Amino acid sequence: MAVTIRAVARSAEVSTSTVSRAFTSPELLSPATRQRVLEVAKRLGYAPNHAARSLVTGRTGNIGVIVPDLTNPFFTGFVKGVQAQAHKAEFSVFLGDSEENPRVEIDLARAMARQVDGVILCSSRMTSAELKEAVGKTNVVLVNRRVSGVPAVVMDWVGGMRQAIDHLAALGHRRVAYLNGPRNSWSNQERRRGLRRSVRYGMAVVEFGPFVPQFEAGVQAADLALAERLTAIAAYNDLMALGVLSRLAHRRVAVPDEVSVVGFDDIAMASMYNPSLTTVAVPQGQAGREAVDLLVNLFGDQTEDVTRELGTQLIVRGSTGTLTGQRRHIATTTPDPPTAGPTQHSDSDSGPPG
Amino acid sequence: MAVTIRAVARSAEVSTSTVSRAFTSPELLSPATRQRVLEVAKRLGYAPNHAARSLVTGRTGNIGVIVPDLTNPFFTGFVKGVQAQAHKAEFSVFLGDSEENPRVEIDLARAMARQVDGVILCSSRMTSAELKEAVGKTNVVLVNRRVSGVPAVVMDWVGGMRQAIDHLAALGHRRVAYLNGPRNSWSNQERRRGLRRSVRYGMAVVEFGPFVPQFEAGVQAADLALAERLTAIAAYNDLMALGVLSRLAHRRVAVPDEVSVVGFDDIAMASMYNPSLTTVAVPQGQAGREAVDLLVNLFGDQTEDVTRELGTQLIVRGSTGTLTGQRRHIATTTPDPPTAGPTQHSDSDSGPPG
DNA sequence: GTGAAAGCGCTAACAT
DNA sequence: ATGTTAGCGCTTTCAC
Repeated sequence: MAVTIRAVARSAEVSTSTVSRAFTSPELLSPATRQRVLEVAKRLGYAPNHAARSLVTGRTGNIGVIVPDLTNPFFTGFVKGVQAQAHKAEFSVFLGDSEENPRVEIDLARAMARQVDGVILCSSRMTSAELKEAVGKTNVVLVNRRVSGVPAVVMDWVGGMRQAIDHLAALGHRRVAYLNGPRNSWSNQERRRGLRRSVRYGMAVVEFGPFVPQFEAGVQAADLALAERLTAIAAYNDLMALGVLSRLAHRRVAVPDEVSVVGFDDIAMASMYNPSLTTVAVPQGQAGREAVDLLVNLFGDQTEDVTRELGTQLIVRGSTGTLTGQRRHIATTTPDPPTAGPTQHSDSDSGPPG
Repeated sequence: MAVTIRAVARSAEVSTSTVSRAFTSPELLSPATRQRVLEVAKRLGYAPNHAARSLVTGRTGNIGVIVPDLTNPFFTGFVKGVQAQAHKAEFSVFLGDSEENPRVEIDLARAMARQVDGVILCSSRMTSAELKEAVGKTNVVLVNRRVSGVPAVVMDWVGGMRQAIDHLAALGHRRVAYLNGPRNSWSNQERRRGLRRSVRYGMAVVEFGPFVPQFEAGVQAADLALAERLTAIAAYNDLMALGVLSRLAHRRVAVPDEVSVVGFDDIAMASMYNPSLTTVAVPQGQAGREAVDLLVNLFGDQTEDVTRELGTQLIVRGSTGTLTGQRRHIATTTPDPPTAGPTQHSDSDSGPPG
């Protein structure tokens, strides 16, 4: 056994309560005793036992964070933000990686629920019902997901998508592919919503997927998009976009002269890795920190301001190669005829031309 | 308060011990009662209180993992492996990101030590003394670091470096840069060791750094290496290598025709991101899983097999551009004269030519 | 300002 | 096969 509070008490010739107070409410002690107790504690190498403490206080000093795939740089940055802010607030953090699997996610949430003061669920793939059931009475903050009554941090994907589409339109693209992300992804729905809102007269969008949002899916999807003779590809995230670029390079398709590619999430690194990638950047780290703040506020029963929206920003770097700016002529006349292939929607659902 | 064991006991008309046994040692109960208890527990939504349990058992069911920078894909993959294996073994995992800062690392280790059954320290930047002090009596597994008597998972960086140098030599390079990683990094020392052992007659190596092992450092270092007229650059890790490549592209230096770049660690993704990158790959995920296994064995007091070495593998993809294979003539004659610049060592410390 | 005592929810002997 | 009992290490009334 480690050094207990009793040992310190005995050695300092005080009661255990006094030792306890020296740590939890020093102001109740005379400076002299406090000093003495603290010294003895240090000499003995005493540190309070968390389990025992939380047994009586009901608080653990821990929070949990669950993400679908830590390997995805978006979540990595997010978790890093969570951990940093939690550390600042003196919380320890449990990490869970659900592997994009709702079953695993539920498992993890359950396991955590019992030993944390709150949980942050990032891009949860659970249904609302599962979600409520799994966390029980535990405090929750949702990220990239909205469920009524649950505090959340969300990104402005709709606005991000508008920036992306405007950009592609400005480059003259009229035939755009959208590569869908995971089936149960809220943020994918948001991106699609933004897409439908932003499509303009004379522009056609063909959707592919859903895909597992990884590099390989992008490789695969690039061929599909090319087969449909699309000149712009918006991918659910940067990983897929990178896959697309890789495949395009392999097939000797010039970017962005022949095809433009836009990704989401921003790795913060992705566009460095490959400057041909235009991306809708989002402050994952900040999202993580804000999520922690929200959670900590919850402990204090502050119920106001339960959802925060973070802005997104299109980042265009331009390739290292031949990028020379606008190459194409913006089509403002008639929409294209329907194309064989996956789901397609043109400007028909976005009203008449402005 | 949540549902307690007493409530279940009362409702099922048994003693609390019986309820406890239903969960921890079902074989001691008659099938009938066990069944009944479990049902009642489920109906009431009972789940055991971890804190209370570990207070009496002394075991927590948690492990901790600390890395210098979660954003570094090497550590991301590692942590993912840890989490997956831990989940399989029914452990929850605490995550700590030390931000390459020994102070923070110590803080995190201390905070965890009290509420885990063991800690995995990956690429620890602590000194051996700090390390021992911080973890106290807690079980530890080291990764990418050797301290006598402490179980560890290590990578064969020496072998990896040999592969890298052999490769560069085969491509005809005679003037090689090595970009050092963090100052207190054990694995950087290992890489240097491998470097010294592998340098051959007629080859000169110039070292730069230490650097913070990130993309930006690579950008910066590329210029330094170019100024020294070096034709091959081996970077401490892939992130830096990517930075180098980015800078080379910016300066219109052809890779690998003019300069070859080798990175370490492998992101598993890095060479996808940029096929010009040749990398020494390492199974991070496996390392994570093995570390967990080692730790779990420790709980069972199995002291054999305390250190495992994982192999590394050079991966050459070839650029998407003009790579055509060996371009240069291997120099086997005289070493170059010393060059102005940072630390330099030629074949002089590797014995006579074979 | 400090001590005594009563648990927090659970498990593990020790009975029976 | 089940119940009784005694804590695990700590915090927190309640006295003094």
